[in-house]
Amino acid sequence: MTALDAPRKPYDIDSLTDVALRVFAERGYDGASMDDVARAAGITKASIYHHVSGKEALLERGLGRALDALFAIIEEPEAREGRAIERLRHIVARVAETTLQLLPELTVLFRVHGASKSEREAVERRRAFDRHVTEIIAGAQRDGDVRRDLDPRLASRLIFGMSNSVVEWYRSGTLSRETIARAVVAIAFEGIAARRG
Amino acid sequence: MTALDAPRKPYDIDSLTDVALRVFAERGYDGASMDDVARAAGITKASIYHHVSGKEALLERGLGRALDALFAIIEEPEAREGRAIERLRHIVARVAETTLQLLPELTVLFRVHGASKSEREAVERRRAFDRHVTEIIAGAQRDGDVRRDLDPRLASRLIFGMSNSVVEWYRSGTLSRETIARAVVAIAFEGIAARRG
DNA sequence: GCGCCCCTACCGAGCGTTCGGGCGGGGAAC
DNA sequence: GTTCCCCGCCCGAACGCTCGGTAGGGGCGC
Repeated sequence: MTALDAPRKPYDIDSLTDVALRVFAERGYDGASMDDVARAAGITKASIYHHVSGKEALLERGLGRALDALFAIIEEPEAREGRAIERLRHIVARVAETTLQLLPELTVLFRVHGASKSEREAVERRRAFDRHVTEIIAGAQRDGDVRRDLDPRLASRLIFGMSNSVVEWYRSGTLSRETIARAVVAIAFEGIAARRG
Repeated sequence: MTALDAPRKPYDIDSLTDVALRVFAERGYDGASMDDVARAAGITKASIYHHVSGKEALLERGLGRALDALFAIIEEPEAREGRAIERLRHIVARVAETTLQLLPELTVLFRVHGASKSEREAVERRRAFDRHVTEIIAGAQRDGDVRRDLDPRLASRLIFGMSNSVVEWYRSGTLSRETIARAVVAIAFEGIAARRG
């Protein structure tokens, strides 16, 4: 054990992916260089290639993490059983929580636009997630629990647009994750207006 | 008049900014090359430099357009006079409309993260806009028109996060701008849940 | 002393930008 | 009306630099 200063990082694929995602989230994937990642990891650029095949592999692993986390949510029992509006409430809350918990991963995912092959696959998986939620909203609308003047697809996009936007400003501190997730659900379902009576 | 085929583009700073913003919005500022812009304009890369000083100047002009449009909104009479909640309603609706109208400009603005000097200035102006709206929300809360369990700053960020997210998926077609702007306001103030009674 | 892990040094490609020149039309000179 | 030149506009080519990625050597632990 070199007990001096170096914490002696493990430097495996996963820990390098952690570092890379933080850098990608901060500088943007295109704007971040492998040297940036290397410096953040306390290692040389060439050494990264001993562990991963390249820059895009780091992105791909990050996108996979993010999407796996999202799809895990819609597999949860509370997202599969019960009234549509309650399933929706659960999903929205859990997506917001997960976004705050896996902030770098989801920051990168939400900014991807299909430039490369792995990006295009990620966009496709996101669309599948979106379709699933849109279906639930349509169901809740049929139940009479969601106002009928809203297009389900539009509502889905706006709600997750609101939820996803936390990656643009959240920095751990002042507001707790719970507070934010609760606010997302509150606005999405009841809005900011004070209830009358 | 060369009535043949060439539409004989004007190729001034503004028209090149138009083209550049569309390219930046599609590929991302970092991901877009000056060759991409040149090709989209039907001109050579070198020729662009006859009209503008460089890539960042194109970005700066685009960010200026976007921010000017946003600040023009809070100068409108409906945003300055009357009950806070009604001023807020007006601003949210107008921001959504403006976003859809100046889509490339605001797409680029919403993705900027302060990498260069002009980006940092744009971020600062956005923050000023946000502070202004946050103040209005706080006022509406004091009036009893906004529920008290929401932090005004958080509410402001989430509402505009929802509104701004349209740049990620809107393509002129199926849904009209009015429909979208109305949905943004509807969800922000009343939420998607059906009213009881 | 063998193998894993990281280093220094380097490569070709692509970037934003610059340079010098060519082309073409409009106005002045005659 | 013809000639000539100037100047705005655009191009091909190349510069310096940084990028993602590679080659090969060295050192440390087992």
